[in-house]
Amino acid sequence: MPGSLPTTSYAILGLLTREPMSRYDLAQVAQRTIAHFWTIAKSQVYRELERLEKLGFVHGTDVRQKSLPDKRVYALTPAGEQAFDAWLQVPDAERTHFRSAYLVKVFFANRMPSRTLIELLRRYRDGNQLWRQEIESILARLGGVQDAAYMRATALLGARIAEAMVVWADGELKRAGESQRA
Amino acid sequence: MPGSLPTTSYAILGLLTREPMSRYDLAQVAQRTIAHFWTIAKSQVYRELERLEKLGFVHGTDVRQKSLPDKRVYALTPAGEQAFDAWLQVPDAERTHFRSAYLVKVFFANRMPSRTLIELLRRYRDGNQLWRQEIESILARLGGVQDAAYMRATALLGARIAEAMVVWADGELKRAGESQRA
DNA sequence: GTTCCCATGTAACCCGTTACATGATTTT
DNA sequence: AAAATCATGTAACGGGTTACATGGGAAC
Repeated sequence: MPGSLPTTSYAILGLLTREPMSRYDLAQVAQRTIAHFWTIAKSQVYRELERLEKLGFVHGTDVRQKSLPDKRVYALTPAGEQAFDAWLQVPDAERTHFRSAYLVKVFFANRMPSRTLIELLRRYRDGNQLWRQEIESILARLGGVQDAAYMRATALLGARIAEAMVVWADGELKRAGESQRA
Repeated sequence: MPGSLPTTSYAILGLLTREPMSRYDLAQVAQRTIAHFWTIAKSQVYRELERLEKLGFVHGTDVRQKSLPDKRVYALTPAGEQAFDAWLQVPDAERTHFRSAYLVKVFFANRMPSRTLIELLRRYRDGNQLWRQEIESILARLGGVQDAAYMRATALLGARIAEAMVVWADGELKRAGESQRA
């Protein structure tokens, strides 16, 4: 497929389907919506929008403000909307990337004092438990909101994964505790 | 902490604690061992080893071969071993990064024909099911091997996560099927 | 006897992150 | 009045991936 872009570009186009936004706002919105499964750094928003504008997928206009710094507001063009929808139509996607430095340490845990391993697993469990609770509270807030069906779906997967990690860490903690006593 | 390196560097040091290896072999071994939670591209192995050699953590020797291309074999130095163990001692780690382009699509699924969503979810489920089965077979092969305890632990988490994703996708598929009929 | 794969390595691009910059509001 | 935060933006570094290169076996 010619001119295929990285996922981040489409994520930005997607957020712009709702309404035109300044780059600053876009970064904020991305943080509050998709960041749990697709983070976009502030400065990347700026670079991406430059590219997307060159491609004719978005159109930016400078907006002067009185007391706040001037800003540039971007709107989706018809071509951009079309590109986004075309991307949505294809039921393929980059494979999920899961990257955990914790697991690298666990993998080499035979060289690790068991105290350290236990502490590591605890932090892993607690961190993921916290994360899970955050997601659960988002889910609760989303409650029965009609429009939020798919946001809820993505949050749900986050919760499931966090839960799996907590369960795993608990299991390993139990095992580590036993082997320490032995 | 002075001179702290990215996780990839320590992963390489860790693999070298077992035995000296050529860079090519190192890349292969990384693929077969830690790639499920920490991928390292071939060419990165080369760059990393250069850095690690400058730091005195590894030592490379050129090895001439008869029919195969010459290679360079790297061994851990005492300083490298020490650096690795010091890293292992600290029960901290980079936060786990979870990144899914699938979820980006799901997030915007309201603009998607429900056929496409269903197809997307199916592929997601099937892909993860496959992945899970692969891990399960690894786990089976690892069976009761004594030394493999921590390799098994990391694989187990992979299986758990894959399972969570399958369960989630099934749930969403059911939901999507229902709302399509309605 | 071509064609493909293996073993080895290099080079370039691009994404992602972190640090820097700045004037105006709000907070303490 | 000083300090922190907000709203806006830029610059640079570095890790990760992909593409390129190459000669000898293996496979068909």
